Amino acid sequence: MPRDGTATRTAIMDAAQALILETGFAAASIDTIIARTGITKGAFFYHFRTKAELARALVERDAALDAAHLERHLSRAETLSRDPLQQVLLCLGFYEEEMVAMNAPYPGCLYACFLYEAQLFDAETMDLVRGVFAHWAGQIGDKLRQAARLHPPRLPVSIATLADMGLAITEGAYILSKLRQDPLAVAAQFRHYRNYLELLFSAPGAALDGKPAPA
Amino acid sequence: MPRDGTATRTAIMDAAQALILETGFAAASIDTIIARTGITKGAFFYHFRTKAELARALVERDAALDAAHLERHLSRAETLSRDPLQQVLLCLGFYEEEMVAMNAPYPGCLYACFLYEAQLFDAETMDLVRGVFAHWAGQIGDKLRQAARLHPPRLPVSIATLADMGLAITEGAYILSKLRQDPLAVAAQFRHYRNYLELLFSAPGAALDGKPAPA
DNA sequence: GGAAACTTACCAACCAGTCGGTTTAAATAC
DNA sequence: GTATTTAAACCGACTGGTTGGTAAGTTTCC
Repeated sequence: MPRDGTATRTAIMDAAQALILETGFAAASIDTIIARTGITKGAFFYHFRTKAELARALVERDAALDAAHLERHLSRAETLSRDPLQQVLLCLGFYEEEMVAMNAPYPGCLYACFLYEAQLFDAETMDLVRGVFAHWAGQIGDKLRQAARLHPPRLPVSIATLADMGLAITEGAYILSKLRQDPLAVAAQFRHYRNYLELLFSAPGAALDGKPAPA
Repeated sequence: MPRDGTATRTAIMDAAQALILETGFAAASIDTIIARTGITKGAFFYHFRTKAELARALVERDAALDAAHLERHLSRAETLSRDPLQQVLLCLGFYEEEMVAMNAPYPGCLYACFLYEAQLFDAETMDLVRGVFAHWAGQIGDKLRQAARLHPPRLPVSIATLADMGLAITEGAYILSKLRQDPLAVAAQFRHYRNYLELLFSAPGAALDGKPAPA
C-alpha cells in the first residue's frame, strides 16, 4: 500500500472551507484551493471527482461534527440535571461558554453560505443541510416539549418554532459576528435566547437573579 | 432628450436581485441577467460600468427602502402610543403583520447573501450593509433604552445586543424560511422576539394574556 | 441634429475538468 | 535483507466553454 492520502484530503477540505467562507462557493476556484493547499490539480481531482463532490463532502463533515457536538452537550446536560428545562438551559449554556471562549471573529456558517447559492448544488446536498437543521430543532424541541409539560409557559407558544429559534438566533448571530468582526456577538445572542426560555418557563412571580450577563 | 432609461435600469436591477438570491452574486452572470431582462450586453454596461457597480446600486436601493420602511413603522407606532416599550412592540408587530401576509417563501436577504461572498465586494459596499444594520439596531436600541428606564428589565441585559437580536432573528428566520420554503417562518420568529421583550420588560407578576400566536 | 439609449461583434482571462505520465511506499519474492 | 512488483497518490500541461468587459456603430426621440 502506498502513502496515505487522507492528510491531503483533509487539507484540501480545510483550505476549501476557509476560502468558501471568504468568497462563497462559486468564486472559490479550484485553482485557488490547490494553491492554498500546496498541491496540484491532479491531486484535487484524485480526491474529488467534481467540485460538487467537494461541496457535499464539506457538508457531510460539518453535519457529522455538529451532530456529535449536540450529542455531547445534551448527554452532559442530562447527567447534570433531571429537569428537561434545566437540561436545555445547560446545553445552551455549554454552547455559550464555547462562544465566549472564541477569540477570532466567526468566519460564518457553511450551511447558510451554501443556502445563499442554493441553485448551484444538487438536491441531495441541500437535503443534508435541511437534515442538520431538522435534527437540531428536533432534539431541542423534544426537550422543550417535556419542559413545557412540567413548567407551563407564561405565553402560548409553538414549541416547534421555539426550537427553531435556536437555529435562527445562531445563524443570525453568525451573520452579525461576521459582519462586525465581533467574536462575542454569537454568545450575546445565545444568552438572550436562554433568557427568553427562562422567562417563558418560569413561574409568574419567581425571582430570576444570578450572575448577570457580561456587557 | 431621448427615451427614458430608468425603466430598463430598474428592470436590470430587479432581474439581477432575483437571480442573485437564487445563485449568489458570483454565479449570477451578466449574460443571464440580460437574458432575463430581455436586453443586450451593451445596454447593461451603459447603465452599470461594472458588475461591482450593480452590486453597490442594489445595496443602496435596498438600504433606502429598508430605512423608509422602519421610519414608516416607527412613526406610526409613535402616533399610536406614548410609551416607548409599546412603540417598539407595535413597530415589531407591524413587521410581523407584513410577514404573516406573505404567501411566497422568502427569497432571502441581499445583505446576508453579499456578506457570505464578502471578499468579492469593495469596502464601501460592505460598509453600506454595516450601516443598514447599525441604523436599525440604533433606532430600536434607542427605544429599548427608553423602555428600560420606564420598565426595569427582569433580567440584567445589554440593550445594544437586545436590539441586535432583532437583526439576528430576522436574518436567521430568513435563512430558515428560505431553507424550508416556509413563508410563515419569519413571522413566527419575530413573534418570539416580541414575546421576549414583553416578558423582559413586564412587571414580575403581570398577567400576560391576549390573542395567542397562531400555530 | 444631437445626445441619450441601446445593439452587435469581439476579446483576453479564467473556469472546471481531462489525461497520460511520475513518484512513493508497502507488500511480496527471492 | 535486498530486489521487484503494484497500485494508490500525485503531477502538470492541455481544452472547450464561460466570464466580465470593450468598442464601434445604430436607433430613438426631443
